[in-house]
Amino acid sequence: MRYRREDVVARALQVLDDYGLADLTMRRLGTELGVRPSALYHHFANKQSLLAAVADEILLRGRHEQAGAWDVRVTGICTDLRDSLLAYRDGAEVVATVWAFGLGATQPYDDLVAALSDGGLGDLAPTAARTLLHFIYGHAVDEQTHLQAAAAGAIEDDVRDTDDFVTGLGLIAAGISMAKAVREASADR
Amino acid sequence: MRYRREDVVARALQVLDDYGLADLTMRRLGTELGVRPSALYHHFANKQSLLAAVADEILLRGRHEQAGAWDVRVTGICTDLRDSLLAYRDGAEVVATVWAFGLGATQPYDDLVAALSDGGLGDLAPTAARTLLHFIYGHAVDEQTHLQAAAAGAIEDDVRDTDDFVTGLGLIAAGISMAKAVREASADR
DNA sequence: TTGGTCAGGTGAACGGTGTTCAGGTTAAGG
DNA sequence: CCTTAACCTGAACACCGTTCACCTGACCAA
Repeated sequence: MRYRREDVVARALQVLDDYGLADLTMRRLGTELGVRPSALYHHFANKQSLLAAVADEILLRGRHEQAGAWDVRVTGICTDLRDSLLAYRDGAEVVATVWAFGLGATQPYDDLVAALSDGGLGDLAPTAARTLLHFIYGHAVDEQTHLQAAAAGAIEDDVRDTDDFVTGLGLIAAGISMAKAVREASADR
Repeated sequence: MRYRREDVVARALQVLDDYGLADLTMRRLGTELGVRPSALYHHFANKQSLLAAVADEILLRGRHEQAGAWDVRVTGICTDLRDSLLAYRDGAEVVATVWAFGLGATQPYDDLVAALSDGGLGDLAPTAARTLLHFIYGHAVDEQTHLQAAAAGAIEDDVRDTDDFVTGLGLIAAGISMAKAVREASADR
């Protein structure tokens, strides 16, 4: 049984979802595939590259095409991204880390910048996009962390988290709308 | 030479600043103190507890009392926090991790909730506080990561980062002000 | 002065990690 | 059929956090 790159990624994603990021080790993944750990280094230069591929796969699987007005598209991208992160165990931490290290997971950023630029945000678009991403990643990591802690015997407070996300996202969206208004007012001068 | 808990924390903070989080290992810290690694477990139950103490120390050293109107105080707490995180190498990642795992670093959150509550945000205060924290931590981690990558031969783009932070913070602050206005308008009904 | 207490430290080990590398094996194409 | 290249093995390297039985030296009460 010989594997290709994509087979390894798929299996890694399964191990991640079943056992969590801490247990997604090269040895464990190797065992799962019936292969020595060193074999994995024929497909990936190192573990970080593997994780980058896993992150991209997570984003690819949960991606929907967005249409409509720019602000609707922005909201759609954000909630879509959140759903993708929460679809797999520790998905948020994997994607956030890969994005922070600049090894991949650039799709959400590119999509957001495009939508915001269409909305007339101009050179404010990149900053607004990063602000949204920081919130989404931080919130999702928080939620998954506490969800995992709750699985170890603590109290569950899962229901209000999705409201909390919508509220926080609305806060930033309002700020973006206001910045856009200010921008256009000063352009009319 | 026998050490107390605070001595170990101070030395750990120095090792962190000099060599980075990846090199802040129990063995390294022990060597730095002229002590076997196992001795550290007389002061801390595990490494996470050590890091929690380090995070709290980082926040304590950079903390200023805030006064004035609620929105000025909120901005002050945020920029203060950012400065604290950037004052030590990998400081942002340490504090963000400790906070995410619920092991400490609660001071900024408590301060923000207090200021926002004084501002009349009501039950929106906790959500607003977390939204601000997600942005600040994410932005600071990003900045420190790229700063460390730049130290390894890449391009420097340091100057615009502080403007980027102020702009992003302004975005969220505007959203909070708008939410407050909406809240008060619906209360006048 | 003596004797006991105990915080702090030692030394060695355990089971785990990512990674490297020289060499073996197997599937596919001319 | 035979070559080539992709895939994999086996063993090792240098680390990591953590545990545990035991030792040591400063302090304080008797």
